Amino acid sequence: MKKTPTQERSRQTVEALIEATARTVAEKGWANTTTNHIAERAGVSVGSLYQYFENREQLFAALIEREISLVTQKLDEQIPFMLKADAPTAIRAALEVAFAYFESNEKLFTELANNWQATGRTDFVDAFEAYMLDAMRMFMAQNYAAYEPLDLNTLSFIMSNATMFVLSRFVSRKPKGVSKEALIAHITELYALYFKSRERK
Amino acid sequence: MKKTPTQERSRQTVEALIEATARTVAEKGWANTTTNHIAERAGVSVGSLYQYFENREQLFAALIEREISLVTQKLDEQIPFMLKADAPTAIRAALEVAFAYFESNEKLFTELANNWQATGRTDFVDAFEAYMLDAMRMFMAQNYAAYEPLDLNTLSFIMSNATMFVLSRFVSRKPKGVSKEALIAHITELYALYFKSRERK
DNA sequence: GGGATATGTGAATGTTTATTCGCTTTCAAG
DNA sequence: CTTGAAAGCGAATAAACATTCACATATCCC
Repeated sequence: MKKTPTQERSRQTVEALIEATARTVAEKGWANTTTNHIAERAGVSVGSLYQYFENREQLFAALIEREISLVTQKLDEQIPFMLKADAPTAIRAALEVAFAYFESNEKLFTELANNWQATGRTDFVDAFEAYMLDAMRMFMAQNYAAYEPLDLNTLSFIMSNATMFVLSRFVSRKPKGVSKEALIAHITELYALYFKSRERK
Repeated sequence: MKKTPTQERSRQTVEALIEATARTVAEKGWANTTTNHIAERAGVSVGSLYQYFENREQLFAALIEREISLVTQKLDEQIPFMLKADAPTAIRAALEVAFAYFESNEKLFTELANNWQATGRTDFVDAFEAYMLDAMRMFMAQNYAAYEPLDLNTLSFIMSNATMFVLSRFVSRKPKGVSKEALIAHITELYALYFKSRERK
């Protein structure tokens, strides 16, 4: 962020700008979202926008960050429960959180999923991957006696990316012949079978 | 395509344009690829470009189509082998084809992976999904006695999307702590375990 | 050959928007 | 109350490119 807002007034401006971006993106798509329109919608001038954001793209990045932080917050809430549960239950719980989030604003989420890559920034997903790796480490630490050693780096890389993109594609495309329930069930089983195969006998 | 080239000369022009697009995209990225530059590089005028493509984006779409057709061709070559093999062997063979393709031109592939979504077109991946579903159906038909009925729609949706995006992300990001070999081994096992669990006893 | 059709040309156009900057208003501290 | 910093303003700018079009050349077919 170009300039850090110190007063309350400006903090609200920044928030209003991000929220206006979210709404506009959900409505018209990121490609058709202009800085002037965002500013207008946020009830401030374009000049103010450029006080806090270097450029148009940084605004989009800020929006993504806000959304990711929302999801991880939701996931955090489930962690105590997941740590006590067995693998299939924990996996399903995480999937359901992700689904609920995607469904809370499909249009916005689809736009984010379709455009974040074009920003050239990878830190968004990197952060999420790191979060998942961490979560899996915690789970394993809790259940260390039950499983053989796993290559968690590879496993979490696969699982976080696979899940993220499969869900994102499901929500944005609504494929025929695939129901939400079947999707959750299959992904859960796919992962759970792997863990089961690594249980100490 | 705006106008279909009938003479040999124009067919070469179209090819030159797509090839010029591929090279430029690999070098500078799609965002920095201008129509004028493509035309120049292809050795034709911008006007000619617009004889055969409605707009800049259609050129990008044509490039993606070309690349997808290249991969499916490579996969086709493996199909006879895969049909005779067991599930893990078949899965691994497909993964290796995909990897070989991605590695043949990482920069180009990464750009395609990062920008196809912004075109708003879904048919590219839809076609690939359909291809995978078909391949799985063939495999199952060949081995129908060995497995319980599977929800192939859901399964192929998950597997094709998961694989595509995990590999694409691996190639474009080179994550620490994850090797190509480990990745292939884990994905193979993940899927193979699922099939195994559905074997008739 | 010659008419018709296909292909090729590239300077000029026009539109679109991100970004700037000189100026005003608001705030907070002393 | 004063004053310097923070926040806000929005008309004007400026650059970038995609796309067009009036004209030229090549190819095909009779």
